[in-house]
Amino acid sequence: MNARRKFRREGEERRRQDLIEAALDSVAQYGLQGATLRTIALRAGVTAGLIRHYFPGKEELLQEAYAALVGRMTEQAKAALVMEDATPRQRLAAFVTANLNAPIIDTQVFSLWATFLGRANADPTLARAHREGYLGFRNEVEAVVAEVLVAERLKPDPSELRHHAIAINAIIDGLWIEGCLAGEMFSPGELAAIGIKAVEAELGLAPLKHDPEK
Amino acid sequence: MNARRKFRREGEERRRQDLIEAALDSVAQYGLQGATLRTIALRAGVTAGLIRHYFPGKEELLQEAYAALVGRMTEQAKAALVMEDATPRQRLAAFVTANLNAPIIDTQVFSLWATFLGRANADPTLARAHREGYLGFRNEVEAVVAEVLVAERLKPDPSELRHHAIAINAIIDGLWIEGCLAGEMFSPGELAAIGIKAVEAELGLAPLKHDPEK
DNA sequence: GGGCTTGTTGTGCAAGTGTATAAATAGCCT
DNA sequence: AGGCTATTTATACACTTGCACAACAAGCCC
Repeated sequence: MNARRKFRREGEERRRQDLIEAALDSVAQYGLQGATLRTIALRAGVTAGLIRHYFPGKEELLQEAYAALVGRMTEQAKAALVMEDATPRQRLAAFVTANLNAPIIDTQVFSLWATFLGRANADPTLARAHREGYLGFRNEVEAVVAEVLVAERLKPDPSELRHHAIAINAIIDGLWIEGCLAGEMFSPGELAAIGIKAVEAELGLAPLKHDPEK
Repeated sequence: MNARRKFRREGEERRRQDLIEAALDSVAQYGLQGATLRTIALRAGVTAGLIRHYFPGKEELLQEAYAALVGRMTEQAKAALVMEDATPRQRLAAFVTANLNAPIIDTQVFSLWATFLGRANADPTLARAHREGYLGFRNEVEAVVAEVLVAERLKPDPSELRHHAIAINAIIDGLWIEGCLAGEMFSPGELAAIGIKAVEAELGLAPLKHDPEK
């Protein structure tokens, strides 16, 4: 009796991915302190020792996990921008809407985001991962804003453009946080509506009377 | 030899305050996992056992610490609103400026904010503490916005007022985060300038040509 | 100043932590 | 089929953690 546990050999990439996913789940649920190697391994369906076969240590696993999270977040956000046959203004509105609804508004993702950022001061690796994600997002915003202003026959001065991007990024971030933390305080679509109005006001666009669709 | 350590008996309120302060420092520096009873006690200048004399356990200490942090943050923000002989619009601008400069822009406070908020999903006590602070802040914003709109001869509809408050709160929060995380990317006063312009655009106020002072 | 209360220290402990390493076995190669 | 290799398990270990508790002494009261 006391038979040794059966196991399957997974491909290296697959195992790493599973371990990272299990690490993110554990951190979201139990926090950085509760996300122990044993907890993570249990969720990944392996034993704790295996983790050290793929990662030098716990810290490196968590760093890679955070990088994966940031990558996924920015990727999702950018995906909302690929729209053909849409005016720049429509794309901007769709971008804001996408960022203020599921799946980007998500309590688990928010927990992860906050938990890791809380360590950014002390861990330069986390700080850099965040910085890159943030700048990528902001540049994306700036590009769309430039298109919108050009389409509206407004001349975009570079410094002004930067300020617009910073402000709009702040609006989206701020509303995203409120939505993640207190989603039930807002009716469906309310945050997106607030966000679009705020963004258009920031850019000095005259409000449209009615949404063309419907 | 091996003499027992000398100590002073502090008043109960003072000790509790010191322990809470030490807990916040420890969390900011080492995170929730690194903020051990021994670390906290060391920073407070006492031994670990004493903590259990003032708090039922570590968790309760940290909850009280977070409540204290939230209280301090909202208190500082509200303090920026007490200005006599100022127009509502000036008060609003001063409010935005105060929230986007030191001491409210502060990397340590941000670390604490993020660290605790990351646990809000799993810990209802933390969630409630945040909710109260957030709503207090937003109501403060809403009150000032109402004054501004009245002074500007605009009729504030309650629903519109709420949306303005939500948006402005998001603007301030978003810029606050950017300032805390990447303060060196912005020139002094830049965030405040961006914030004031964004807020005034949200409210549909015509920009002022020059600041009256100076 | 001598007791009494209680704030404070110091030690101990069981549970849990990350890491190291030996033993086992799954699955490929020939 | 049978060996080889590297993935995976399992165990051990030194250390830290939160918490419990007994000893102690600071400072008030009379």
